Amino acid sequence: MKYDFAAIEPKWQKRWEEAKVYAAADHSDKPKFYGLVEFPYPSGQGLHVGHPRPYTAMDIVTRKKRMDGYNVLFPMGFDAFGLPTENYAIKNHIHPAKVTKDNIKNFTSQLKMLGFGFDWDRVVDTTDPSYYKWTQWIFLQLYKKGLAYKATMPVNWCTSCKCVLANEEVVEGVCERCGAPVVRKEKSQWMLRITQYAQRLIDDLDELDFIERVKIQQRNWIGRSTGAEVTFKSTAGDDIVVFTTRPDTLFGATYMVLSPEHELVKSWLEAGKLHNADEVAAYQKAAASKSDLERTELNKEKTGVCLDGVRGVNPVNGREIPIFISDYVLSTYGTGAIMAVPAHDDRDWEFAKKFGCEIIEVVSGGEDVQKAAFTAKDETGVLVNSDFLNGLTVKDAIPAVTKWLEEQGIGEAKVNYKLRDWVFSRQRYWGEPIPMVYCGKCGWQPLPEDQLPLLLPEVESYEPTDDGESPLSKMTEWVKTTCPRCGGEARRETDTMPQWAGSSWYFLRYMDPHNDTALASKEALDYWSPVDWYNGGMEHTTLHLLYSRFWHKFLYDIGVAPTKEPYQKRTSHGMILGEGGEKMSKSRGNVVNPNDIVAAYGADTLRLYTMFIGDFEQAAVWSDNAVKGCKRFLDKVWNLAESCADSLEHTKANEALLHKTIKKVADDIEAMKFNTAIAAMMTLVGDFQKNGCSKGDMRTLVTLLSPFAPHVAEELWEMLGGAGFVCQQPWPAYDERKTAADTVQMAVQVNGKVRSNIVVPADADNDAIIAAAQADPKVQKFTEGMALARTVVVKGRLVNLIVKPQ
RNA sequence: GCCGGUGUGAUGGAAUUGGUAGACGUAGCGGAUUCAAAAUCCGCCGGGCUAAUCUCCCGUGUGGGUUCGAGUCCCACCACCGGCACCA
Repeated sequence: MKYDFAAIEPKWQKRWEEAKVYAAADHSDKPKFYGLVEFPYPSGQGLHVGHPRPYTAMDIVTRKKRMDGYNVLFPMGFDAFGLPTENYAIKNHIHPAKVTKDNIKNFTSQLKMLGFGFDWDRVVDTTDPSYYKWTQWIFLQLYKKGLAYKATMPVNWCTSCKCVLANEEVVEGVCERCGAPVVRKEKSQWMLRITQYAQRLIDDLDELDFIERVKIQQRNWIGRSTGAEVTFKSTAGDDIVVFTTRPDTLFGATYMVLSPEHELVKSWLEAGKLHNADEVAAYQKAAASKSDLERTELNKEKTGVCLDGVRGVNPVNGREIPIFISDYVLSTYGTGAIMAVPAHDDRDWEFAKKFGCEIIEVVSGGEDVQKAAFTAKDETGVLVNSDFLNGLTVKDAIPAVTKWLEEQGIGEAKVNYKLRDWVFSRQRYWGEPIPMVYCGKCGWQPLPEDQLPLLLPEVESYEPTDDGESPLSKMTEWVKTTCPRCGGEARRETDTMPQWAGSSWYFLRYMDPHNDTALASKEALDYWSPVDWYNGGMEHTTLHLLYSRFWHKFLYDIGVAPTKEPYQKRTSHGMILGEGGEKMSKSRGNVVNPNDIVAAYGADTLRLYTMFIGDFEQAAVWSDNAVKGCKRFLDKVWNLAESCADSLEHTKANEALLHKTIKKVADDIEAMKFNTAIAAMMTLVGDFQKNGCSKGDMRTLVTLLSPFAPHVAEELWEMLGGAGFVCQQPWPAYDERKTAADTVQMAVQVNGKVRSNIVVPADADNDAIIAAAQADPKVQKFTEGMALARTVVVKGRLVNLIVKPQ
C-alpha cells in the first residue's frame, strides 16, 4: 500500500467529527486546560499560510495535553465585523452579512481540512446577534459605571476610510489598515476610560507568564512616568498647572510653554490680554491643521510664539518668566503645559537656543549647559543655584522638593501615563450598533437591557458619508426612537463599535457559547477561567491584548469574570515570509495558499513543515523545496510501519534512543521548540531504518507523531493494530534509566583543545576517566614531558587535562 | 533618539544554557537500483594544508576581555528587523 494522504485525511476528519473526540466536557474530574489561538478575520481570500503556524502549534500543545489526561478546551471562532467585508460588500452590492456567512463557511472547511482539533460545537461569530447582544451588554455596563462617556475632542481621522481611529490604529501618522494619511478632526465620540486601569494593567503583568517582550511593549505603551504637578501663577492672576518629572530642577525654569490648544490661551485672547493676538491665533490655526504625519516629520525644528502681555511666575523664587505656545507641548498629555528647564532637558534646550531664552544650570556634574543639556537623573548630578536644595543629589532632591511643594500647597506628586482613553466610535456600517439613545430633554440614555440585541438595520447603501457620519444616520426610521426615560422623541446613536469590541471578550463566550441569559454561566466561567495558554501575534500586543485585558478587568470588577486577568500565559509566533524573505502579499505575488500544499502533499506534511521551518518565535522564510523533506519523512514512517517486525516488544538496539525521544518531544512541545522535536523523531526513524524496528517501536513513534501529523498517525495506529484513536492514547511513558547507554564517548582535551575521544563505562568515576584519558596514545603526544596541573571532568561529555612544562 | 530582537556552512536552522560547533532538513556531488526517468537506498558535503590522510591550523558579524574551556558571559562597535517616538 502507498501513503495515500488524499484518502486518509478526509477519512479521519470524518471519524473524529462523528466521535466528537475534540469536544470539551463541561464537567470533568480531569484537570482543565484552556488553550487559545486568535480567531481569524474571515476575509474573502481565505486562509493563507500565516494561519496554520500558530494554529498547528496550539493544536499540538492541546493534543499533547489531552494525551496527558486533561479536559481540554480548544475553540475556534470568527472575528467577522470589519472594513474589508464592508468594502467588498459596497463594491459588489452584496450584504456584508451574506459575505461574512460565505467567508466563514470557506474558512471552516479550510480549517477542518488541516485537521485541527477544535471543538466545533463552540464556534462563535462576533457578527451574530446572539453574540453581539453581549458585546452591547458589556458596553452598557461600562456606561453605567462611568467608564463609557461621550466627548468632543480632536481625534484621528482616516481620510480614506472616512472613519475615526484609535491611537493604537495609527502607525507613523497613517492608517494602520489602508495607509492613508490621518488628520486631526474635532468629533463627538464615545470613549472608554482605559486610563483608569493603566496602573493595574502594568502591575498585574508581574503575575503573568507572558513572554518578556510582550510585557515590555505593553509597559512602554502605557508609559507610566512619575513626577509632580506644580502651580505657577500668571501675571494675569491665573493658575498655570504644569507636570514635570524633574521637580528638582524648578529653580532652573526660565520660561513656560503651553500647548497651542491650552484653554488659558483662549481665555487670554478673548480677554484681550495679548498684544500679539494675531500672531498667536495664526500659530494656533497652523498647529490645528497639521496632520499627525506632518507633526512627526517636522519634529526637528521647534516652532512657537512668545505671548506678549502675560508672564509666568516661578513659585520658588518669584521670578517672572516668559510664556510661549508651541506644538512640542501636547494638549493631550499631562496638563498641556510645562515649565521649561533648558539646562536639563534636550527639547527645552533646543527651544531656548532658538528663541534666546536664559539657560541656568541647577544640576552640576555635566558639561557646560550652554553647549548641551545635562539630563542625567541619577547620583551623578548635584543641585546648585537652588537655595534649599543645594548639595543634594538629583535622586534625593526630587522627594525633598516634592514634599516642600506639598507643604507650601503649590504642588503635589503625580503620576502620568501615555495611554489615552480608547476612542470607541466608528462611522461605519459593519459593526455592533452602540446601544445608546439621545433625547433632547434627558441627554444620552442607555438602551434598556431587555431591548438587546440592538440589531443592525438593513440599509440600501453602506457607503460612508463625506461629512463624517455613519451610514446608519441615513436610516431615518431606525434612528428615530423614543427616549427610554421620558418616552419623548429621541435619536439612536448611529456610530458603531470598533473591530476590537467583539474580540475583547470572545474567550469567555467559548466557555458557554449558547447561553442566552448571560454572556456565560457562572459555573462555566469559574470552571474554565483563566485561559491557560494564549498564542497570538505581536501586532496585537498594544491593541487586542491590551483592550481585552482591560475589559476582562472590568468584568472582574463587576463580578462577572472570576479572575483578575484573562490569560495566564501568552506566547507569540514569528511571521512566515515569502520565498524572497519579504512579507507575503498579493502585490508581490509570493502568497502561498495552504490548499495547494494540502493538494500536493497533504495536511500532515503542511503541518509538519510549518513547525519544522524554524524557531517558532522567529520569522521564517517559506521554501517549497523544504516541504518535500517533511513528506519524505512521513513516507519513511509509513514504509517502516508496513515492514516492521510483528513483536510488541521494543527492539533492544532502539530502546535508549526511543526513551530519550519520548522525553525530548514532550519537553520540546512544552517549550514550543517544535522544530527540534521533529528533528528528534527524524533521528529516531533513521535509527529504526538502520537497526530494524518492531510493531511496539512503531506504535510508540506513531503516538509521538500524532499531535504533529494526526491523520497519518491514526491510519498507522489502526494498521499497527492499536485500539481506539491514537489521539486518545496516553502519552508514552519514558524510563529515565533506559535513556542511558552502558558506555559513553567522551572528548579528551589537553589545555582546552580536543585531542582524542575515549569510550568509558557510563558509571566510571573521575579517577578512572582521567586514567583512561592519560592512557590514550594521541593524548600522550601532547602530555609527554609535561606535569599535570589540573583536571576538569564533565561527566558524559569531556575531560580536560591541564598540563604545564616540567 | 529610546526600547526590544537577530547575526552560525551554498541554504532553513541545531547546540544539553559555559563543555567535542554545524544535529535535523533542503540543495549539491558520487555510487547502487532502473532500458531510462521518478521514487528509494548508501556515501561525501565550513575553509586551509595535503597526492591522500591525521581531532595539524583557522572558523559562529567586528575588536578586546574573563575562563582549563566562549556561538553562549562581560566591554566597545557594525549591520539588519520590529516597536515607540517632541509623553515634559
